Amino acid sequence: MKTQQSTTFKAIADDTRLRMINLFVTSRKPLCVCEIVDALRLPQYQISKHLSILKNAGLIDVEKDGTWGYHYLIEDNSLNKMLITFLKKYLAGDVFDDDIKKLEMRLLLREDGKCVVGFVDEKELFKKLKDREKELAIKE
Amino acid sequence: MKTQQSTTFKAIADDTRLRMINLFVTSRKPLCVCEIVDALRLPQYQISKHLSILKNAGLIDVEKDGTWGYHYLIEDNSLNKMLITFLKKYLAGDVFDDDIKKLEMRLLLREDGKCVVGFVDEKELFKKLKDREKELAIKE
DNA sequence: ATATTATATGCTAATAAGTGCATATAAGCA
DNA sequence: TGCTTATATGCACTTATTAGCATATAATAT
Repeated sequence: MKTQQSTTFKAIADDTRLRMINLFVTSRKPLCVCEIVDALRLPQYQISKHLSILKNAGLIDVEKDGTWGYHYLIEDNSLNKMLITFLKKYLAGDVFDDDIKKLEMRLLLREDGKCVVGFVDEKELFKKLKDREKELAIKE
Repeated sequence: MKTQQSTTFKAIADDTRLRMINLFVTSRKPLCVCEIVDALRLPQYQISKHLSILKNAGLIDVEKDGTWGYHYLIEDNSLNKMLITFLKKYLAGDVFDDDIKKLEMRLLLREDGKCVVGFVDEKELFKKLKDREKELAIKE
């Protein structure tokens, strides 16, 4: 006897995966692997593997767009709905909040709502964001 | 880095422990080991061990009364409060509902709100409950 | 084609978790 | 004191889980 509930809790009973889910529930948009990697500062293979665990548990799904893969929470069933509503309140505090800040920065690099770069470390991110500002200043 | 949230999810990411928590959240009263054993029909050492896992995660505590130990959910912090409110809705279905039925029967054997017997299997339970009925009939 | 980039996955070693059984503890009772 | 009962725990065994590294796949660009 194996319940859906315990399968789900096993899937989220890990700090890395909780941090990933936190990104999903707060950003409210599909995220690609490189964005998650940059927000959490963890190796790409870890993020990919943890994503596949969440996927096998029926919590997320992917939509492919070229080489990019946009992962998103599955919210069209009542158990997941309850869970997501709960997690939105339940996940808060140091790490979780820091991750969100990093993700928000990183999402500024999107163009037309799409990810257009791979991994960028913190320095590169700041540089890119400054360049972006300059471009905007010129256009005005 | 280890969050309280992942510690908690690890603790409840197991069917036996979810079933135990289900008993707590629905019965809304401290339960002793033998009552849980009888409701879930699992060996006593398993129940004891799973209880200690829940305890180490900060989800339950015990109040001793002689040899009996009454275990109850810790609800005086905001994370646990959120969790319990959520689980009350989230845990439902076949096993969970059956367990509740068994527990309710078993709790009928209490006297003055206290557990007064050890393990009783299904046959014995029915027998005891019939005897109880007879006693009550005589008293009236 | 070849190279590059985004993502996935196979393998291994290390660690953790769960089950079963026996036994320990500790309180109440004869 | 010794006996029973409710509960806890130590040990052995098995199975899961995770991290790390290398490599595979697959789409795009040159």
